Amino acid sequence: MKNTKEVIIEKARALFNKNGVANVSVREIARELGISHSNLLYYYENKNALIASLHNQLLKHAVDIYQHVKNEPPLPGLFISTIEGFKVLYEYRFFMLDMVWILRENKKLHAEILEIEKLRFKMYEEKIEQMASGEILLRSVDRSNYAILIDQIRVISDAWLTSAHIYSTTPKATIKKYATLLLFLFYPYLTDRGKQEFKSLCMKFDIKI
Amino acid sequence: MKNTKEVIIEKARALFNKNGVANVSVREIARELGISHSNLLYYYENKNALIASLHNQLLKHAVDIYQHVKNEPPLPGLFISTIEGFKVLYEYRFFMLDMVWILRENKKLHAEILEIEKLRFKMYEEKIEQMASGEILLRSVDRSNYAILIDQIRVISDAWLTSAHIYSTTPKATIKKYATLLLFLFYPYLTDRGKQEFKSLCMKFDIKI
DNA sequence: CGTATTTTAGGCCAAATGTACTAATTTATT
DNA sequence: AATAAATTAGTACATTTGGCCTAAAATACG
Repeated sequence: MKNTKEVIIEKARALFNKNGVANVSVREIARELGISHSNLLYYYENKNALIASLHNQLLKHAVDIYQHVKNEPPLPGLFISTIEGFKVLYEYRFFMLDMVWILRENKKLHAEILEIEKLRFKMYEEKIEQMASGEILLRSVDRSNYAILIDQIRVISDAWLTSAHIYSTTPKATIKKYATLLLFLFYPYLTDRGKQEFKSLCMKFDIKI
Repeated sequence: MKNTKEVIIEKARALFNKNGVANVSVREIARELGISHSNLLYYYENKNALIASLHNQLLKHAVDIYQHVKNEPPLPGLFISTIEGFKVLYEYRFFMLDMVWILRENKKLHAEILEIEKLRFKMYEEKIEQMASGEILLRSVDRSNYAILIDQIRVISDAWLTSAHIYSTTPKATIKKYATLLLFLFYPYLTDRGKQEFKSLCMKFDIKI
């Protein structure tokens, strides 16, 4: 039997994902759990507190993935972190889908999100540098092109869920599809050796080319 | 002096963009205009009617752009339709930003949106075919890669506004930045001739490489 | 066992919203 | 000018929501 606080936050996540943050009230979450709204407010003072707590969870997941991948070689690391990252993000998809609502209601979170984005930007820069050193990524492309590549990555990883929401299929298929789209952003810039490794990783992760 | 119906729909668009669909009530729109909410309801029976009407406007703009570009050569056509399309989309950005809310509240619109996406998919396929014929796009890349390219395009054009919303700058800079990101998806697949034309078009549209 | 603390429930209030209905006012038409 | 139609305003109501306060119940602890 889980304690009330955990049950609340899980139900909140489920309802946010299902109905959108704007359409879920604190009272509704309580109603669904069969507890009083006062009880819920005892643990989380309002909806923003729930969102902030879920954001912390998400952050922890992200750090876990980062730690796990850190010592992998860059290209496999890219595959793993992308796929695993997308899985996690899917479980917290309301975040991306209701970004506008959340940012408007919670300025503090906005600052945090920007902080995280900066880190992510750095991480991708590192990975690209590693791959270039390892003759996996072409050196010939000038620095500015990789800036564009990184921005493309950012847009897709920020926003794939919005696009996915229009064409809803199964979670598994969705995650795979959009992870593939992101990974393939790199493909044109790979060396021949890089392309070969890329292809074998696709096989390994059951991605059709 | 514009008539009431037009004034209403313009104010609705402005407020939807500013505060998000979920946070704008019919009464608020009326209040902002200094008319009674009953008067507004006389023209649009509810919020969904406003949204549907705005969607029609957006569609008309899209068709206009398509018509305008139809007879252009493919690469300049790509530049124009992307940039102009992004400008229009920015004016109706609540649509993409509040997609989740809108789709949940309005099933009919969902079907329409899917219809439009299909058309867009076709249009890009045509453009790619034209460019390949004109030795602007590489033939060597197999068909499936272009499928991925098209999907990448779709994600970015569906969802760039979500990403842009996190890092808000000026509208002009935003539009340019994300249009650039989309256009550069093509770059790696261009022939040498294609790359040359691409670069000169970047000059023309004041896009830094 | 008795007391303090934590947890849960319930009620109350003010504000906002969608919806429906009626009345007033303006405009068009003959 | 008289009448019909279109437009605008006003009102009333049921619901929902967030926030606040108080009391009951459960649990921990000395």
